[in-house]
Amino acid sequence: MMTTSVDDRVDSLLSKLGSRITGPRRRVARLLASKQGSFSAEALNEELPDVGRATVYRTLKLLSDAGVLCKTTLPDGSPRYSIDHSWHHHHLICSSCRTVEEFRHSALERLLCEMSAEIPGQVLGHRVELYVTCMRCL
Amino acid sequence: MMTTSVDDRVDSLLSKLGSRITGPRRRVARLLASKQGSFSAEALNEELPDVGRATVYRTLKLLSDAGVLCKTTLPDGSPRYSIDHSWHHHHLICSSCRTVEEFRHSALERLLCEMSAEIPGQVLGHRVELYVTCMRCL
DNA sequence: GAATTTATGAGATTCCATATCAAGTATGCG
DNA sequence: CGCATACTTGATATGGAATCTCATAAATTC
Repeated sequence: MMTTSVDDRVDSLLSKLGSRITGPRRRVARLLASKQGSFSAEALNEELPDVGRATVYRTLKLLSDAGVLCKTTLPDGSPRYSIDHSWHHHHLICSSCRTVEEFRHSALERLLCEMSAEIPGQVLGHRVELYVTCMRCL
Repeated sequence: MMTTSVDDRVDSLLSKLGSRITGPRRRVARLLASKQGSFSAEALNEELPDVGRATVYRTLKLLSDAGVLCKTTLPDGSPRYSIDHSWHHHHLICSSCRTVEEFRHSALERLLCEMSAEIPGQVLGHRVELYVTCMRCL
C-alpha cells in the first residue's frame, strides 16, 4: 500500500506520545501528510466526513502540541495549521487569498536576538509576519 | 466639566468621519480615553452596562477603521484593542498576563524594508510580536 | 480474551461577534 | 423652531468556530 510509510511514521509518533494508534487519527494524519500549504481546522473537518469534528480538533491539538503541526493566527484571528518544518521560520501571509507560506531570514533573527537585550522583561520568543500579495494573486 | 475636551475631540472626529455624535458613542469614547493598555471588546462591554453590546462593537470597529484604535490579535486569536498612536509600532505581548505594549525599533524597520526586495510577491506590510514576561510578572 | 484505560463522535453548549429591525434620536432644511 | 429624513441604538436572534459531555466503541495490557 502506498500509505504504509506514512502510517508507520504516524504510529511511531503516537506511541512516542503515549497516545493510542486509532483509525480516526490515522485518517487525519494521512490527510495532513498530503497537504502542502496551510489549512483551517474546519476545512480539514469537511474533508473528513467520517471522522467526528471533536476528533479532528483534538488530533490537531495533539499534533500541534507534539510539534508536528504549526498553528498560526491570521490577522483577523482565524487559526491556520501547517506542517511544522521544525526549523525556526516566519510567515508570508497573502492578504488576498489568505495563504500562509514560510520564510527564514538569518539577518532578521540576528537582529531580533540583539534586540532582546534592550527589551524590558524577559523575551521568550517572537513572531514576524509579512503581509503580501502573493505571486499567484498578482 | 472635566470631560469636555475629550468630548470635543470625539465630536470633531465623528463629524470628520461623517458619523453622528451620539450619547452611546461618547460614552464608549470617554471610557477608551481613560484606558492605558490594551483591552478586549467584551471587557469594555461589561464596563458599559448602559450601552448595548452591538453599539460597543460597532463603535470599536468605527474607531479602528478610522485609525483611532489599533486592533491586535493575541497568539491564541483573541482580539485586543488599544489607542493607536499612529506612528508605526509593534507589540510586546506578555505571555503571562496577556498585556500588550508597544515598541518601536528603527533598525528593525530598516531591515524589514530591505527584506521586501527579496520577498516574492508584493509586500504590503508587516507585523512583529515579541513574547515576553513583563516586568510586572517577573 | 477479559479487564482496563483511552478514544470517539453526535449533540449540546460556550464564546465571541454580527445581523435584524422596530423604536429612538441627531441633523438638515424650511 | 419644528418637521422630515436618514442614521443609530439595543434587545434579541442568529452565526460560526471550537469545546464539552457522556454513552459507546476500540485499543492495550496482562
